[in-house]
Amino acid sequence: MRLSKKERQQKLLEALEIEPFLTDEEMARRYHVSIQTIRLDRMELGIPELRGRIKDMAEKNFDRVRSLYPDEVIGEVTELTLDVGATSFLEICEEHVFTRNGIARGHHLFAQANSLAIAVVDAETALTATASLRFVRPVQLGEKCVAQARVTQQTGRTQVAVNTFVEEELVFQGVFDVYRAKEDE
Amino acid sequence: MRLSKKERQQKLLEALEIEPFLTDEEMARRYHVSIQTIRLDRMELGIPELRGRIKDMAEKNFDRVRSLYPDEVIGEVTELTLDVGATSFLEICEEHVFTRNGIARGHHLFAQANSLAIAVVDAETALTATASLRFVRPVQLGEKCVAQARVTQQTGRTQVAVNTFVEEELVFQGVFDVYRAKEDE
DNA sequence: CACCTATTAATACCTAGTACTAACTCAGTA
DNA sequence: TACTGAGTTAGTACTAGGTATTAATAGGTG
Repeated sequence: MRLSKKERQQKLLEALEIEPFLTDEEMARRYHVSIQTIRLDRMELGIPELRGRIKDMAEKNFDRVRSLYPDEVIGEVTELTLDVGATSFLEICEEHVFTRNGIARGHHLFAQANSLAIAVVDAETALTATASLRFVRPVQLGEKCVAQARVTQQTGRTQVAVNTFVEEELVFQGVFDVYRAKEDE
Repeated sequence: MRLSKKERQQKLLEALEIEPFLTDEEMARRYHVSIQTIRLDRMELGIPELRGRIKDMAEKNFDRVRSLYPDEVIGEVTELTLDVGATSFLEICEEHVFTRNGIARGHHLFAQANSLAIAVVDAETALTATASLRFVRPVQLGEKCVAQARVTQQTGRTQVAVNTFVEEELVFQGVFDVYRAKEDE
């Protein structure tokens, strides 16, 4: 049974959401219309051709992969004095929150703080041994987190205290015991 | 000045590493050879055509985006009894480690443990209040982490203890204080 | 009936290739 | 000197998955 134009275009949008790699030919087959009809639909809906869609995805995600796991610090470092202190900035985006309530997932705040604590330690390889965390209040989507790390102890293990603020308000506290690893192990 | 075949092919590989969206035409222009030469080079090196490369990237990253930030638990849940205990599994891949030494970054172990602790709590919205962590030994690329969470206290705040093992060997310990958030806040 | 919307058909053209055949260049060598 | 072979270039036919355009057709409505 054939669908109306509106229904078909709606289905088309939904289908491409899930399977962005459909050719016009395949879509025509699915909805029992000609390939030209599908093309008119794409025109009206402003959907680019298959190759354009593929390329957009590849580019978007190429950038994302580059920026997602920078080897250094999670967030953007704005200040750094080795063995003394450092500051970093992280804006809470879609990918950091529970979709259900828009609250940032704990491990992103932890990641910002922990990676900053490690960056501030002046060593080839620094690793976290222990950490004590306090999530003072939930952080919402869109909030801008400023993490401030201070080295509080240098004898034996290095201790770094990190406080994270959203506009002057403390939202997270962490104390990290960091050690300098030997190169051979 | 023209390069030798070997040099050209080497440069080609490097160029595509950085800019995967180069057409044969563009590459031919860059190295001052004909388009056919570039195609022979791609044959020898086993490099697929532009559209194939773009599609591969798009597909790989499409999957990655889907799996990277699942709204639920980081890692794969293998057991779960609400308010009692749970187990999850996470294999340490490239994206989890410092490229310099192949050691897993702390926040991934934390993410596995923390999200499991939250999942085991039977509530609409559970959030971490405080946590105490011990990174017992560095975890290497390729190691398979099994996190075991047990609810250890239910009066007032819920306490969840998580131990993470690599083949029977304890690598991470965490104690999480989790609270059940009200829906309105 | 004319008119309109939706659909289909047909054609020329495009990009970025594959697959194949043929020719040319040049350096080394018998 | 002529021959050989690797490397390169040229040309042709063909492909997928389209764009852009024009034209024809079907079905319903005032």
